[in-house]
This record gives sequence, C-alpha cells and structure tokens, in this order.
Amino acid sequence: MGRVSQAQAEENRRRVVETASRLFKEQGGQISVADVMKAAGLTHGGFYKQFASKEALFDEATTHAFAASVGGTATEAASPGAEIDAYLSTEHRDDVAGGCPVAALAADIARGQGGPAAQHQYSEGVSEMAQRLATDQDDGLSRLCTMVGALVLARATKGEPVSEEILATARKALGRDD
Amino acid sequence: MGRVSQAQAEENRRRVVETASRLFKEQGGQISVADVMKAAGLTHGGFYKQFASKEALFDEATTHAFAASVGGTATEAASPGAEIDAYLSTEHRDDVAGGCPVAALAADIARGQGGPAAQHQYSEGVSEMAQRLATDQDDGLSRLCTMVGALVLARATKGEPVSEEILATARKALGRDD
DNA sequence: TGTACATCAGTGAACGCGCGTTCACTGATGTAC
DNA sequence: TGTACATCAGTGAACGCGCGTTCACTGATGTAC
Repeated sequence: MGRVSQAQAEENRRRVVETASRLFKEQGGQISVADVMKAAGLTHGGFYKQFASKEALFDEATTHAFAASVGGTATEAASPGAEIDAYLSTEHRDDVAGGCPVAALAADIARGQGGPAAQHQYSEGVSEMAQRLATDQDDGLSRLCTMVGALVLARATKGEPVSEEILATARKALGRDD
Repeated sequence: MGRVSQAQAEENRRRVVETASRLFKEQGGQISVADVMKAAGLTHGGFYKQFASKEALFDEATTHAFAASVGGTATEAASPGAEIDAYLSTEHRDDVAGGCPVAALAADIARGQGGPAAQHQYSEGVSEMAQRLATDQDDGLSRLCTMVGALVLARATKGEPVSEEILATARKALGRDD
C-alpha cells in the first residue's frame, strides 16, 4: 500500500483526530496510539508522519471536540430549555464519546494530559458554554456547574438508582419540570 | 530486613491504603503500584502479600477515602454554610489528594477503574453526602451537583481566571455571599 | 500529452521502557515444647 | 523461662506484555521536462 493522494491523506488525518476525540473523551489518556489508529482504520506506524506525539494528538482532539460540540447537538436544540433536557438525559449520560467535552475531558485536563494549549482551549470552552447558558439572572457559570456536576455524577453512578435521580433533580433545579 | 511484627505489618498495610487513597485521587488509576509502595516507604515486591491486585487496592483505597472524608474536614465545619465555603475554596481545589473523593474519583469510577464494589461504594458516598447537604427545600442532590461540578471545573481550569470565578459563582448560587 | 523520477503516506517490525505480577530468598517474629 | 524451629512480611530481581516512538521499506502519487 504505497503512497496515498494528498486528499486521502488529509481525510485520514481528519478521521484520526475525530476518532481520537471520541476515544479520549470516553477513555481518557490511557487509550493507546495504536488503538486510536486501529479505530480509524490505519496501522500505528504512520502516526508520527502526521502528529508530533500522543500529547499533540490530544491537543488537536480537544480542539476538535469543542468545535464539534459548538456546532453539534447542543446548538441545534430548539430552545435553551430543550438543550438542558438533552444535556441531562440518560442518552447523553450514556454517550460519553459523542457528548460534551467539558464534562468528559475535565479529569484529564486537570491531570495535565495534553499541554497548556489543551488546558487553555478547555477554559475557553467552559467560558463559551457558560455564556450560551446565561440568562438575565445568571451568568451561566453556576448553571454550567450544576449541569456538568450532574452529568459527571450520573455517569459515575450509572447502574445505581441514584444516577437517574441526579439527572432528574438537576433538571428540576434548572427549572425543567419532571 | 526479615520478617516484621504483625502490628508493624498491619500498620504498613494501613499506610499503603492511605497513601493509595491520596495518590488515586490525585492521579487516578495511572499511578503505578511501585509508586504507591515507594510513597508508603516500601518496595513493590511485597505488595501481593497484602493485596490481590491493583484493582483490589483501588477498591480499598476508595472505601478508605470515603471513610476519611466523612470523619474528616467536611464534618468538622462549624456550620453547613462553612462546609460549603471550605468545599468551594481554592485550598480545596488545590488539595486533590486530601480532598473530596466524590469529586476526585468520579472519572475513574465512571471508567470502571476498580470493580463494581468500588462503584457501589462511590454511589453510597454520593447519597450520604447529598443527605448531609439536604435542607428543607432541597434533597441535597442538586446542591451536590453544583458543588462537585464547580470543584471539577475549577480544577480543570486552574491557572486561568475563570477558575476562581467558577468557585465564587457557585458559592453565590448556594447562598454564600462574596 | 507522455515519460522518468523523486516524494512521502502508510506498513510492519523493531526499540527501550515501565507496567502489573511472580518468585526465590532473608531473617526477625511467633510458637511449640 | 529458655530453646528450636516454622512462619511469613518484606526485598530485589525477574517475567511477559503493551506502551510510545523509530525506522527501513513500499509503491502509488505528484512533478519536472
């Protein structure tokens, strides 16, 4: 399998970043380069033709995750209230790979996975999301805390009854009725 | 260094669990058995004389972390309000190893680090902490979501101005003035 | 447009390293008498 | 109480394995003429 067209190479690269974005959210920095490449349909040998290091991939994956999040499900919601309902649904709880990067990447970012670039990217993402959630009475940050906290806790307690309780209570606290 | 007294052995074991509890909270499952043992002042060879596996240590460390949390700083607070202030302080943000296990272990528990026992333990811890935070108007779960979310986000954004903003906003949302 | 050749994305094997785990050994501890 | 011996917590070296990363090689792509 010799050289590949520039267009193909770019598409492969994009697919690697997108795959990495999903797998890093789902499994964190412990996912291996080989696993990411395999999931993207490639072998791991070519990885360093496209990326300087695993950390560099994490940085790009973080950027991608936030870009996809802003353009994705979150914004498509009909109303701000519907966005909250979607965020605090069992579907979102169960879809870590496709879900909110703020919630999924928090631990890895806090532990320094991916350089300062990723951390800054993350902080920007937090601020932007807070702005999107802002109302007349609230700057959005405290609503974001409740939403992220609820999602993180619901995921960690998944399988126990309290998991659904958490989502329901948070919805209520944010003005969505049961 | 031959055999050691039963009392000494028990104390060593306790120290390993306590050290592991701190290091797992701080660095998650990626901390190595050798690092934990070294931090406890032992060599890694003896580890399997005391524990069945790294996962078994994680389970015990989780139990220990919750026990220490209930008996620790959290409860010593003069009032429920003071507890919230302590929880949402920069000191707590910066002391992951000594801090709340609900916030620090969420990601690892969600990713299945440590068996079902650890996850159940964790869920119990969540419920207990929620009860402790309950008021007349609130069952405590939504307050817990806000607190955990704020702490997790403040840690992930540490070093950026938004980190302190998050803590302050959450304090305000929970009825603590600036 | 056609031909000759340089480029380089992707492959697959290999590297050093640190991991979780195992094991032969040590010698102070605990115990049987 | 004292002695002889079995126990076993801890040591340090070793194990197989998977990791991040490197590299020689391939051969279709891109380009110079």
